[in-house]
Amino acid sequence: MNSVFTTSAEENYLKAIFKIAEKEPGVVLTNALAAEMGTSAASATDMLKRLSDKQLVAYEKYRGVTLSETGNRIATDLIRKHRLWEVFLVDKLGFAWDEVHEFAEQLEHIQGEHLSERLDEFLGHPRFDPHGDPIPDAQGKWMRRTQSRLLTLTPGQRGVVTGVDDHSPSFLQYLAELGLSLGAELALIERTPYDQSSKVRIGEREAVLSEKVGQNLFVRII
Amino acid sequence: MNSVFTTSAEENYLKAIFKIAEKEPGVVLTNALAAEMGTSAASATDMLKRLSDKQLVAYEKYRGVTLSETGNRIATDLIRKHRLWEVFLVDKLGFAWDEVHEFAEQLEHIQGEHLSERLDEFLGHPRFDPHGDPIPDAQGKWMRRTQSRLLTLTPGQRGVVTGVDDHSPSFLQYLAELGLSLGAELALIERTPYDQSSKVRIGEREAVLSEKVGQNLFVRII
DNA sequence: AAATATTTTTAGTCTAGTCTAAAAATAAAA
DNA sequence: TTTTATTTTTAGACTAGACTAAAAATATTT
Ligand SMILES: [Mn+2]
Ligand SMILES: [Mn+2]
Ligand SMILES: [Mn+2]
Ligand SMILES: [Mn+2]
Repeated sequence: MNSVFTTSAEENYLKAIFKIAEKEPGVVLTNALAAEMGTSAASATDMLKRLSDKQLVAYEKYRGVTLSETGNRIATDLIRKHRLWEVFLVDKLGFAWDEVHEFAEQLEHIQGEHLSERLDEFLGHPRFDPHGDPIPDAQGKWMRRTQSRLLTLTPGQRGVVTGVDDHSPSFLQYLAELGLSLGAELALIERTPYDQSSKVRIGEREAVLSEKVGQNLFVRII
Repeated sequence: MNSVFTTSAEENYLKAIFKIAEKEPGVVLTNALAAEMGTSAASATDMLKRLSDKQLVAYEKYRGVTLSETGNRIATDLIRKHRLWEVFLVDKLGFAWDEVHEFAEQLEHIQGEHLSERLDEFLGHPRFDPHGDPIPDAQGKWMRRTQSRLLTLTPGQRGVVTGVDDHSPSFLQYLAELGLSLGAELALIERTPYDQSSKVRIGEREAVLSEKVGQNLFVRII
């Protein structure tokens, strides 16, 4: 189907470009890409030339880069595989949601026919990964969802945890300790004007969550 | 546990050394290693120096190589992971036994804590892979089994298919078509002295199997 | 024991992917 | 609009892992 051979490094760069453009639509700048990849700007420039030669990106010197149709498809497929593997690791192997990212970062690059289809089927066609992120379908179509940051709730409103905007193990572990896994219900009791912290009820317990948490936690209002 | 960092390439070479020494105990020669890896002898020499620097092999110029304790452990663990993933692909994802090798060749290199333990548990601690090859346990211990080549059976003897000595997709597919999957029963009707071919009964059917098949098919005599 | 054949190593080159330091282009400020 | 700051690219170097061709070591014949 995708006749372009890509190395793991190339795939990771394509995914990084996709993720930056997802948050901040438009062209992606070299420094932003280098930062996302944890490499030097020189290395990013280097890779952009390679990706451009392979027609996976439209790259203009000094101006930035965007994914081509093919590049977009490869990135989408990579994200699909990443998230399917995460579902496997959590649902089938019993890992916690903060333990699976690095594994998936490797597993997403496994090459071969029909693997993602079979995995998808085995997992029961999951539509979201363990962090609440949508899994594009085999055709690369994305599911759109309405979710709100906890910070936007007003006192009295209730919500179901649907996702996170910070995937760091420390944040994920902290949420798990609070009982705030995907699907957990909470109610906003009050918001402190001084520091925007949120006092919430989670089941029987109450907890005070910082502005940072309020910013990084997504809920569906119910 | 294993504090030595190894690249995929290094791991593949270690596994190749292990496999050659398994068939032909003693030191492994450069050319044999290069042949097994499908690389030039120069590349093999190159890698042997690297592995020797890392103390994963005992290498003497012009004399050959053997695995060190650590090298042996890494190779064993790699084979364990390879075979566990093959079980996953066949038992859980529904691939045929001739389709899984290349996937496992990649999956065996996935790095991270507790992955093989969890996978092993999820699969129910399988002791053999889809090709009948034993899966070493988490301590690296091997299970020994008595099996015979079909060629050693005498007319009238019956056997259960337990393994293959040729893992090529074409042989595996041929066996599957014959109904000779793992666990299948057969009975030797007669052996043609002229070309050592075996006339066998497989369930209701009869089939004539070449010497090559007789050589590469393992059975447990019942 | 010499000559010949085979095996293995060395030498030199290549590519992908990284780096640092310097140069060039672009953007912002004076 | 010129100067200064920032961003990006280029230049040059490094490593892992591959190659080919040549040299050296070992094994086999004569
Ligand atoms: Mn990755
Ligand atoms: Mn995720
Ligand atoms: Mn491998
Ligand atoms: Mn196998």
